Amino acid sequence: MSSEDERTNPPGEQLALIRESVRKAKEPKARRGTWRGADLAEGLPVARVLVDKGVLHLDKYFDYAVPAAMDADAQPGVRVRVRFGAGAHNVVSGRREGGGLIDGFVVARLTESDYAGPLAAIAQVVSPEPVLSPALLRLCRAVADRYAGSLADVIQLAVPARHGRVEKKPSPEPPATPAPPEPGTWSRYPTGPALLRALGRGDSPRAVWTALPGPHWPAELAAAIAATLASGRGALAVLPDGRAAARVDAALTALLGEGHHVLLTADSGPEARYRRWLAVSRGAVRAVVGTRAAMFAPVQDLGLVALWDDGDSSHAEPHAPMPHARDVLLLRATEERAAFLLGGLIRTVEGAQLVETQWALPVDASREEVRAAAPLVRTIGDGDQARDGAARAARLPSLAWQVAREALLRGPVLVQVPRRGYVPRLACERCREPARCGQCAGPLELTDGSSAPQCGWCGRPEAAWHCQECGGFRLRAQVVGARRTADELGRAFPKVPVRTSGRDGILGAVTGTPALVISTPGAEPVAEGGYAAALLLDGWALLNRPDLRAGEETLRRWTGAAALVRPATEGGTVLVLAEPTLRPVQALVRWDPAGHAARELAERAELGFPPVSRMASVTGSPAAVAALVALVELARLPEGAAVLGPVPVSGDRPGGPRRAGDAPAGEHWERMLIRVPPGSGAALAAALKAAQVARTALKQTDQVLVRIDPLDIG
DNA sequence: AGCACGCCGACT
DNA sequence: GTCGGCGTGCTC
Repeated sequence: MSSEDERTNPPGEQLALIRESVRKAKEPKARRGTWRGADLAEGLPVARVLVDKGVLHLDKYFDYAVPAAMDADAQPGVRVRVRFGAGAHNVVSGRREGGGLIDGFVVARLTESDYAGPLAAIAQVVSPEPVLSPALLRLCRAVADRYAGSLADVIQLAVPARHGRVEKKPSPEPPATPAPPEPGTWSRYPTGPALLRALGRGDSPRAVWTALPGPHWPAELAAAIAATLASGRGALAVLPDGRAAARVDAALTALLGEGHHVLLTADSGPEARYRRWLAVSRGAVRAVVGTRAAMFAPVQDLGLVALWDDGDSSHAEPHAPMPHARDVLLLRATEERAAFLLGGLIRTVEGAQLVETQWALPVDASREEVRAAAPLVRTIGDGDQARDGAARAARLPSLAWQVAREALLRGPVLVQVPRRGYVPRLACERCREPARCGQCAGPLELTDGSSAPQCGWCGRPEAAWHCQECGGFRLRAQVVGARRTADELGRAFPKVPVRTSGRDGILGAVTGTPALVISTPGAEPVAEGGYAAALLLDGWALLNRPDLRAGEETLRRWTGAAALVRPATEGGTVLVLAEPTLRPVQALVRWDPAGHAARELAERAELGFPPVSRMASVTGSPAAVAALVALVELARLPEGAAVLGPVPVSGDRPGGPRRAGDAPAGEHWERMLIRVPPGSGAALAAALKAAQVARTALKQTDQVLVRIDPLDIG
């Protein structure tokens, strides 16, 4: 320390200067791991590193010195290991304690650091493969901001685990640019051929596409990808499951052969996945077809992002910060100036909103084409069923038997039954009014192992129920059990083979010969030549859910099954057990998913529901939720924000799987919702992130779950 | 999150 | 005068 300082400076500053001089005096020789400046990389001796720790207040970069030996390898995007921790500043002891080696990514190389202290050196370049490209980093940053999450969390989703062996092998040479594809069945849509031409000449159109029922959509998606490849750009298509991805993969292979694209799904092992991912990252392959995780695939010079069936819940990433594939691809389309194609048999409210705001153009078929492709849809409402004496006895309406019997002469018949785990809800046998709890008006359910029905909300058993509407006292299950229906149908048609497809055993396809195919929603096999008929028996299970999306989801699942049925012109018939006055039922009968979505969107706008307004949910212990929301309000919420709740969230869901946001067993959790007007989503996310940072700074460690645009708000 | 630093009371 | 409590703040 210097005696001069003591004389010329006031005491407070003095102390700081003393510390500073001690630091300067001791650092160069004492601190192991701190760079002494001898063999530093010339030119760009500093590496800015993203330290891979999912902690929010660490969501910033740290600068490290680059040893000369690592100069060539430590390029932006490579994985490194660095020392990180409080021990690094132990000046007095001169020893490095704690602060172990942790993983990170180099995000930039610089001539100097803006950090005043001494830089530690990069401990190790894990591999020279630049896996985190600038474009991928920008995307991850945008996703983290959008979801009030940390960059490190998003990067964990975007960059797969390393496989050293795979990295050592070179990827194949990229194939030559293919010729543009023929319009093919895209000609069935008035704007279809123009969309392909736009993609082929390098434009970036944005479209929300309502696909016609039938088997052509995988080839149409493949043609859009091929057209983009023909422009010399890359393309990415995300599908809800491996089965759908495999269909597009096959269609693309049929169109272009091997080598132009890879299939990125969870089905292939980690090594194969990393090999394919690297081929994409290196630019050896320009097109990707895959499931959710492929939304981050580092396709070079991206020309098109496509998403199929965005209403499928598997497009929502279950890991923090829970981004949705639709939003990630929207961000990519904007940031990478790529075309955007949102396709599906139905239209979600989000899709409708993209059309409504004129961000995207609708691609719809004419009514003539719809009529030519869609099956005949018939309904059986409650009134019909109540009048139908046979139905009450046999559990299935007689019209259903008729349709099945007739169709089985001509081909396979699909029977859509509720998924196991749906708790059957009860209704009055006489008037079909849903049976409600006398205490809290919750729905009555029959649970396994108990004879008396009990309330699905308060759990109270209802021993002596009677109907509030008609005074009836006999109950009837509104949902027909899958296993029993299959048994019954099988017995009724003993000469016809019965095949089942469900969660534990999904059939890919069946032949065109007569057969009964019993399937849960989403697991329907494709039938060669189409089904002769479909019976949709799960209307109540789907429509009765207390969910904002219940109508859309019901229509989506019905349409998914109905689209596998032959057109009405070839005798294809769909029978749906649901009240014909309900909006989704009407949309199915008229085959008008775009109209359904437009009406749902208008209703959401009127009620101030998402996606017209933006929402965030905060879930956790009452104290934690209250504290976080208070901090969000402190961080200043955007104009017009509304804080809703708190409401209790169910701890254990009997009959249902545990989901993110469920309280741990025995704990009482609450949820609050914060709603902001359109255009304030970014401000809301920023305020939430600031509040979370403040919360950790205040050492409030009990868990809270913050979700932007939660899917399941009642 | 760890972990060290530092500013308070109880002890030799 | 020294040891050690935990509250505060930093980690390149």
